[in-house]
Formats: sequence, structure tokens, C-alpha cells
Amino acid sequence: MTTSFTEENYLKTIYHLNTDENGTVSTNAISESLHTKAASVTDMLKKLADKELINYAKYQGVTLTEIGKQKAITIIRKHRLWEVFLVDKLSFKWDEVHDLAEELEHINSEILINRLDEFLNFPEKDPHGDPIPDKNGILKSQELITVAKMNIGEHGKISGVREHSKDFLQYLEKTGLTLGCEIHIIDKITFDGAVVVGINQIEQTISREVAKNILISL
Amino acid sequence: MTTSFTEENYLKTIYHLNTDENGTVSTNAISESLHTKAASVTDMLKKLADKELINYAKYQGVTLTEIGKQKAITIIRKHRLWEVFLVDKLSFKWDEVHDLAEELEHINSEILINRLDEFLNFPEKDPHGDPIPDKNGILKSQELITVAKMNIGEHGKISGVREHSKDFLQYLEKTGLTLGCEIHIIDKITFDGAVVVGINQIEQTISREVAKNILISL
DNA sequence: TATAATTTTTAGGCTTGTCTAAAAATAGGG
DNA sequence: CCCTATTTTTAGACAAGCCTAAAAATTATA
Ligand SMILES: [Mn+2]
Ligand SMILES: [Mn+2]
Ligand SMILES: [Mn+2]
Ligand SMILES: [Mn+2]
Repeated sequence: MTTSFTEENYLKTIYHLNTDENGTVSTNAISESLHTKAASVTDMLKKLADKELINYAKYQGVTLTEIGKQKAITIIRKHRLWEVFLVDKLSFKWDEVHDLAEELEHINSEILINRLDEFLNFPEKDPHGDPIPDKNGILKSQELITVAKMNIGEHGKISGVREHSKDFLQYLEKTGLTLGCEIHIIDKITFDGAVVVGINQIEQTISREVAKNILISL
Repeated sequence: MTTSFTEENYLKTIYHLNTDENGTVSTNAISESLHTKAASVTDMLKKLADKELINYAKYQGVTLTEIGKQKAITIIRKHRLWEVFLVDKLSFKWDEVHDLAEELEHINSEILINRLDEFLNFPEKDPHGDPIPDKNGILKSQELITVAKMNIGEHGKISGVREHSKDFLQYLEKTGLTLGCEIHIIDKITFDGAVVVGINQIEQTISREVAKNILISL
């Protein structure tokens, strides 16, 4: 069965909301995420349930079926591979690729995406540190924690971000908090949750909001 | 003003029909080409006329306005560059790329397409020998004639095709009538229009239908 | 546990792009 | 120049996705 552009965006959104919050996904959460109204979401949920891509019971929230999950993972695979292409081959910056990948992810061809994967040398992570599912839909995710959760004195490597907005990525770029950098916690301000970090021999203070959106591997 | 996926396909079709047949384009020609019904075409023509992308007078056929023409050329540029990418970088065959390019051509980003152009080293032709418009929409087309129009004894180089179907391209591939080959006319059968050609020291007979769809530069 | 607030669904409508059937315009042959 | 065949347009419908307003269900609160 074919899925439309729009249906694919719903599946992907449900997948992300589900793994982030882990449980069933609410109508409102989807509508916020996709910038549509709750009533529109209900309409679509009925359609996706008919196609057996989600498990849906009125008022109870939704989860993806196995098929729906695989579809979502395929879209994510395409999204992330296109991002790698744009950055590695066309020299886009990591903050410039999201919207383009958002369109490219709907190009429908298994051969194309597998060839692209090969052309890019089977990358394991996208430009934001997110893992790329392989052609069988298998996704090996690494245990990462946020800077906000680290303790004074701990060391780690910046390995991902929880927020993909241009604003945020550009801020990280400007302050040198880029993927792969070694970071250590110098101090944590109890008053406002700000964190003083050491990076490239420089001391820097980042807000709690920022600290919550940088992911670290220890 | 933005144009939808569908509107773009109409513009491109009108452009091709117009330059092929040179004059105004009829409702039926468009409907055949796009596999839609004439009534649907009329609806769309009204919309495109409102947007000033075509000149349309009831029952009189249509032509593109300058803006419409530029839009069409941009889509063709994208189509052909993506085809080059698929063949040169992802090792697709020339008969496998058309449908994918048909989707990719609607990805909407000037920067992306200019970066792609650069990445591909500013190719002048696509895998089917068709010229690629430059970033200013300028298209240098070469004078080409069909094999059917050549005379006995004439020589030339295969430089393009007038038919892009998988079937036709695979036939050419199989019989060695590929882009760049030198060809000469050995005989022409008056009965059915078949042409006996010499190619790579081999003598071969091709039907009139095939001869009409191979383009030659003298 | 009753009431209030919030979330979700239903009802009814709109736009885009498609269709079929029927009407209108144009083009061709005698 | 008229009648017929063909082309094109109009009329009316439908599916997909979206919306607003109102109703129903759920959850929170006193
Ligand atoms: Mn998307
Ligand atoms: Mn990413
Ligand atoms: Mn297309
Ligand atoms: Mn081509």
C-alpha cells in the first residue's frame, strides 16, 4: 500500500513522539508538532488506523503498529542519509539541511536510497549525531545523556543534539560547541541551572535550556 | 508566488509540447501527455492563467508567458541535473532515471540545485543528450536531425533521443546505438522506411519508428 | 464525588485536483 | 453555407487534508 507525503509525516512524528516520551502519543502532541489542529489529526488517525499503520482507540492516544514503525524508520533513514549527502557532498552547514531533507525524505525509491547509502560510504550518523537506520531498518542507538544531567568534574564528548532548529545549531557553531568536541563540567549554578563548561581549553557558561539540548557520550 | 507540484508538471508539459510542435498547445495534447481528462486540464488552465503563467483564451489553446517559461526551464534544469547525478554518481543506467528525476525535479531550492550543478562539474547535457539550462535559464540547443532524415552515405554522431521510454532506451543499449557513437547510412528501404546503418564496424537495420527517434549531429 | 478544566471527537465547510456526463464552440466535408 | 464530427468547456461530484465551532469524553480539583 502506498502512503502519501502527509501520511508519512504523521508516521514520522508519531514515531519521534513515542520514543521521546515513551508510551502512547496524544492527539494534541501530534497537532502541536505538525502545526495542524487537533481535529485534523483525529481525521488522519482514523485513516492511518484503517490502513493498520497505527493502533488507535478513541480518546486513548496512538502507537505505531510494526508496519507503521518500519515505514517511519524508513523515512528517518532517508531523511538522515540525505542530510549526510547535503553536508558531505554539497557542503551545506549542519543548520541548513533539515528543511531540504524534510522534502527529500519523501522520494520513493528503495534502490535510490541504498545507492545513496553506498555512495556516502554507509555513514552511521547524520550531521546532528543521530544514528542512521540500516537497510533492514535496524537502528543502533547509543546511550547519551544531556549536559544538564552531568555532574561537576565529569568529562564527555558532544555526540548529539535534542533540538534541530537553525537558531540553536548556529548558536552551537558560534560558541564552538560542535559535534565531537570534548567537554567537562566546571560548575553548575543552582540558581538558574546554568552550567560552566570547559571546551577547547576555554571556559564557557551555557544556560539550562542549552544544557538540556546537548547530548553527551561519557 | 509558489507553484504546486501539479502546476509545475503542467508548465513543463506545455513547454515541451510548445517547442516540439511550435505554436499554441491544445487542451487535448496536454491531457494526453499527462494522462488526465480534458475537463481537468481546462480547470488547471484557468488557474495558471489567473497566475499569469500562461496565455489562455477559451478554445484557442495556450502558450507560456515569459514567467511561465522561466519556471518551466527551471524545472527542466532540475530534472536533467538530477538525472546526471543519478547516472554519474549513483551508477544508474540511462533508462532508469527518468521517473526518479520526475519526482526530484520538484524539490524546491535554488541553492541546492546550484550546488548540485557545481558538484557535477556544470554538465552541459543530461544522460539522454538533452541540453541543461544554466542557472540563468539559458539553454543552448544544438541543431540535431533524426536518422530518418539522413541520406544514404551521410555520417554523423548519435547525440540525443526523442523518446525517453525505458523500452526504447534499453533497445538502443542492447543494439549498441548509444550516445556518442559514430553512425553512417548504408541504405534506406523505401517499402517500410527501415534504415540500414553502420555502427562500430557492424551493419544493422533499424525500423522507421526507431530512426525517427534517434537524433544526430552531423 | 461533583464540578470545572482540558482534551478529543464530531459536524459542517473549504480548497485542490481529479472525474463523468452534457452542453457549447470550432473545424471539415459536401 | 449547413450539417456533422471533434474539441473544448461547463456542471456537478468526489477524495484528501485542512479549518472552525460545538459536543462529548476524560482528567483534575475542590
Ligand atoms: Mn517531511
Ligand atoms: Mn538530522
Ligand atoms: Mn514531475
Ligand atoms: Mn533526460
